[in-house]
This record gives sequence, C-alpha cells and structure tokens, in this order.
Amino acid sequence: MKSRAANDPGKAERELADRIHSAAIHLLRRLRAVDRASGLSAPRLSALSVIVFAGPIRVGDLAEAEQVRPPTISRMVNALEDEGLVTRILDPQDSRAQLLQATAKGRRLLQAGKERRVAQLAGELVELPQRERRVLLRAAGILESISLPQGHPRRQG
Amino acid sequence: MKSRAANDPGKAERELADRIHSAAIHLLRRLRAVDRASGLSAPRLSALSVIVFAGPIRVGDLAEAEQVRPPTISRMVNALEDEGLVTRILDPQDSRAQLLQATAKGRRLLQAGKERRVAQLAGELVELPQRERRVLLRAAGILESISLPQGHPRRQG
DNA sequence: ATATATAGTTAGCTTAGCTAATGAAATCAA
DNA sequence: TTGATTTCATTAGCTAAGCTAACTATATAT
Repeated sequence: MKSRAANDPGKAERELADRIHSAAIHLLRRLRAVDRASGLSAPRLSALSVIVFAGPIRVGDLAEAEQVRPPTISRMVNALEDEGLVTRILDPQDSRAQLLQATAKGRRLLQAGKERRVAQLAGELVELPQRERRVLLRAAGILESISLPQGHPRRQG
Repeated sequence: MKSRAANDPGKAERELADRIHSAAIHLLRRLRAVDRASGLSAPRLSALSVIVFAGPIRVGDLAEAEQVRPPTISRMVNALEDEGLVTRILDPQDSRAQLLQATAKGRRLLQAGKERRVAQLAGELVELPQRERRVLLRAAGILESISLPQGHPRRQG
C-alpha cells in the first residue's frame, strides 16, 4: 500500500490550510466587534486602513486593493473626505488621476481602532505560556512571508 | 534601569498581537478573491457558513453571530431561502422562533467555496519547508484554543 | 387576567455593491 | 499634428446590506 501522500497528493497542505483559514476567520470575527467604537463602518475603516498604510494611493488602486469597483470607492472616498479623514492631491505624473492621503485625524482614528483590536487580542494572548507565544510569533512571520509576491511571480491577478 | 517589560507592561503581547492580526488580515484579504466564483455576496456566504456549521440556529442567534441586527439577517435569510440554500423549521421549544438549516444545495455550495479557498492557500503553503509548516500547524491549534470560551468566562458580549 | 418581555418581520431610511455611460486626459497611429 | 483609442475617475441608477422604529405573535411573570 502506498503512502497517504501518494494516494492523496497535497492532503497535508489542505488540512493545514483549512486549520489556518479557520483560525484566521474566527480570530478576525471576534476582533471585529471592537470596531463599533470607531464610529466608522467596516468598509470605510478598511479603505482608510489601506490609504493610511499604502498611501498616497490612486483611486483605482484602492478599488483593486479593496476588491470593489471604482464607483464604490469613489463614493466612499467622498464620505471619508467629508469627515476630514482623507484628502486628495493631484497625481503629478498623470492629471487624470488623484492620490489619496490620510489626514492626521484619519491616521489617529485608524491608529486608535487598531490599538483597540490589538489590546483585545493581547489580552487573550497573555494567558498563553511563553513557549506558545513564540510559536505564534514565528507563525506570523511565516504567514507574512508567503503573502509577499517577491520571488514567486503571481499568475492570477 | 528596569527591564523593558516593567517599563511597558504587555508590550511583548501587543507586538505579537499586532503581527498575528496583520497576518490574518492579509491572509483573508487574499483568499476573499476566490469567493467571486461562488456567485454569492460576502455577507450571504458568511451567513450561510454559520448556518451550515452552527445550524440549526435561530434567526436572532445568527444575527448575533454575524454581528448585525435581526432585520438585516431576516432579509438575508429570505434571499438564501429563495435561492434554495436554506430552509426554516419551527422551533419545537418556542413557537415564536424558527430554526435555520442549510439545504443539501447550500452545504454543497459552501463546501465548494471553502475548498477553493483552502486549495488556494494550500498552493501557497506547498512551497514552505516542512519545518515551517509544522510551526503553522501548531499555531493554528493555539489560536483555535484561545478562541474557545471554555474556562475563561467572557466579560464583553 | 393582565402586563411585560422576547422572536421575528415590516417599513423606511442610509450606505455599499454593481453596470453603463460620461468627461477628461494620456497614448497611439498615420 | 490631428484623430482614434485607451485609461482614470465620476455620475446615474439600480439592488443588496446595514440601521432604527414600529408592529405581530407568542411566552412569561404578576
């Protein structure tokens, strides 16, 4: 009889992927609850996050990052602008385009929200033994490394 | 001079929490892209997932799990029912309430979607050395353990 | 028996998603 | 250098997803 891996190639990876996927979903589902305190909806908070960390960014690139169509982002940016969280500057390279930047208020709001999430999670982690925390730290590094496209050219957009 | 931890208690946990949080966000953001193939919107897919894995479940409990208000869920369930993905049965304990159950079609649709996500992630994991995959497997177990409320009574709903 | 609380839906609003069409600038062709 | 085509963003107009307030119906408590 052949080995398990030969009978079902990739089975171990799929089981691992399933576990990681499930853990990530449950983790973020729990943390999402504290975002109510930000006063922003989830889509706006997510868009603001991209603008803060990837900005200055073009409207179309933000739409792609958020996996929505440009008109959706266009209106969200208007709303964020009205709330004084984001400003637009003209793209010096291309005068059809604009670059989106977070304001100081936008950065503060996002930072506060992130700190609430992190504090909530940190409170859960504090009960873990040091050994397990080290495993989680290594895992975070590994997961971040596979999300970077460097080295492996992406084949699906 | 005092130790770092004494100067800033919980700093190590917050750094760890930040890394895990960030890794989970980026992971799920990437995987979300394959959900387009399901033909369902993200909110419906999420609700269906809860019904499949936690069902039979009451409408109000589903609303709480999804962190939305009952009217929002009420209409989503109607839509899922119209598509033949979910059915309602009367709660034998309480005739005001209903229990939601996924149909075979609903379970198949969700299962196919999950397999697409898992296959995508598994494809990324296959490039990792065995040692790192073992770290990820342990991390998944640790993360799942802290999300379980057993032992620690939850204080914030 | 009456009052109160709970489960879910309906009504009506705003926000978030989409496609199609438009305006304006960039790029390509001839 | 014009003219055609592509690209960036917005507008228009629709459906879906979020909310609160108000309602119906059943459960529970007085």
